[in-house]
Amino acid sequence: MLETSSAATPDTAAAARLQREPKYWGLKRHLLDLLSALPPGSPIPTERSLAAEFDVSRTTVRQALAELTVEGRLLRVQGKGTFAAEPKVAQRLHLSSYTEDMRAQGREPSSRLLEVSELPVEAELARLLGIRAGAKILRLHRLRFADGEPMALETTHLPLGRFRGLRRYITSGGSLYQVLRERFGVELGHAEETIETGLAGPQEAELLGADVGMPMLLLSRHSFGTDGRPVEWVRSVYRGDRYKFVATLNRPNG
Amino acid sequence: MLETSSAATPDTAAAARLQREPKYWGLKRHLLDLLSALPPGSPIPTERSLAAEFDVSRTTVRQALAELTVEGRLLRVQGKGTFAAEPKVAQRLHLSSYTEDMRAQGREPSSRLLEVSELPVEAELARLLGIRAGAKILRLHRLRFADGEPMALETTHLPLGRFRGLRRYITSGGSLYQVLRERFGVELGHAEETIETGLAGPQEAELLGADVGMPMLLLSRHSFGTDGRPVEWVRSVYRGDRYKFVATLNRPNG
DNA sequence: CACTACGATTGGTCTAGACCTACTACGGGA
DNA sequence: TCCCGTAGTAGGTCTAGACCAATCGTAGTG
Repeated sequence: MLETSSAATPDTAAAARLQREPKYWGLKRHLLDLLSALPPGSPIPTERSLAAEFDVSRTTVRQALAELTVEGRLLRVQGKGTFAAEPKVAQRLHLSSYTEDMRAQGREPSSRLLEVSELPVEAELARLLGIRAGAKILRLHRLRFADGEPMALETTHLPLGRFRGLRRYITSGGSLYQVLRERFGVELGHAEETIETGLAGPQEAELLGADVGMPMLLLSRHSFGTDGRPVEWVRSVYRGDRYKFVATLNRPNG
Repeated sequence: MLETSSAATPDTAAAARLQREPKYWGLKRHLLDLLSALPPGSPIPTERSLAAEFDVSRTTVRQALAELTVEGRLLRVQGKGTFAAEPKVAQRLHLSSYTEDMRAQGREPSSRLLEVSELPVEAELARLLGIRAGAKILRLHRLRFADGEPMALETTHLPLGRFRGLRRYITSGGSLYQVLRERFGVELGHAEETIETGLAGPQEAELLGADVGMPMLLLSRHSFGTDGRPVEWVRSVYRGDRYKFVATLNRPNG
């Protein structure tokens, strides 16, 4: 059926790259394309017809469909069919970075550094960061994307006293947590997060491609190192129509 | 191999019930047992050896392993093996409960039972509760207060098949979880919660003393027993202007 | 007209293989 | 000693079927 060893084609490298891609990836891409043009609830082709159309086995189709279902893009109902799901992004409530989070969900993360500034800290934030009022902090404004779509606006505050020279290592696409770990030996211990609602202001709406007054999810994160000292205080604004936060708990609460 | 039509055995019903359970469920249960006694990082048997041991195909083994991986219980590394996952941060996450939260803020929590009804379940909810569509469920509507002020509207769904007579034990101020534990021997294991935004509809606005269209926080809780079977699915609507969720996270682990 | 029975169609489970790719350990050569 | 190839073994992808279970429309029956 498919030759796997005959290297007769001229664009061997390209061919190899393509061959290395599992068939169900291509199927997933095709389905994602389809989904992007489909309103939620629309039925998508049946497993058997997809298998026939792409000339693959039903098992392979099911692998693509299973992953899309886990990712929250599809809703499957036995006896009825498979349907486009409400397109909400789920983010685990944990301490891994945005970058790691998105990758884990099979989405391509990126971020744009909007602003880096060093400025004196104000009273409340000084308390949160465990430094004296007026000490310098580094403030980062970042816009977070998933698959190229703007998802969140993030403002991070770090005490500069502990992280001298940090500004030099800040890159537009890089992981802040990785820099802290590798350059400053800081491992994150615990954090306290709060989640609340808010409405988009003109600035958030503009940057996130939303409308003013649209509901937003506001996430605050106060992170501490393994030594218990404060490391950062972050305020993030997520599009309320695209995000939901997911938490897995040991025990439910009463 | 397996008879599917000969109804000669006396315990036909029991046999039918057992036959209805997919093989990979049993495999999952076995692996969960195994995992509960295994420190994180421990290797578990290979796919091929599990397939041989349980006399199933490797595909069936892989289905069990895939689900456990999605659920964060396993870590799979090609060429190395499959291992008990580090307890995920999300699994150690503790969202403070309504009661705890209110007490911590020096406010007095209370709740009012608005409605108790038994009704047939619809498709999606049936899936979540692990029962067949059309089976009966018990639905509870409760209004939660803090210092007498309405804060949240909570709708709980439970499968009646497992909890026959549950309705009799429901009291306005009592703890549902206590009833489940003492009358039905059900201990709650884990739960998955999601938090997202929404807008108040007429009914929510009326009950919560808010205006239609006001931003709300929507909390869904999907709780499972220690045996892994679904116990309840709860949808709560919190006033976005008066409530925020607090989560304490312990230890990162990308 | 209401109900039931059935069949078509859908996704769900499962088999018994095949081959590919990634990791590891071991052994041989420079 | 160090490097590298290679074989064994792990999980990853894939096939071409089979039968089961849920759904729904429709035809037949009371």
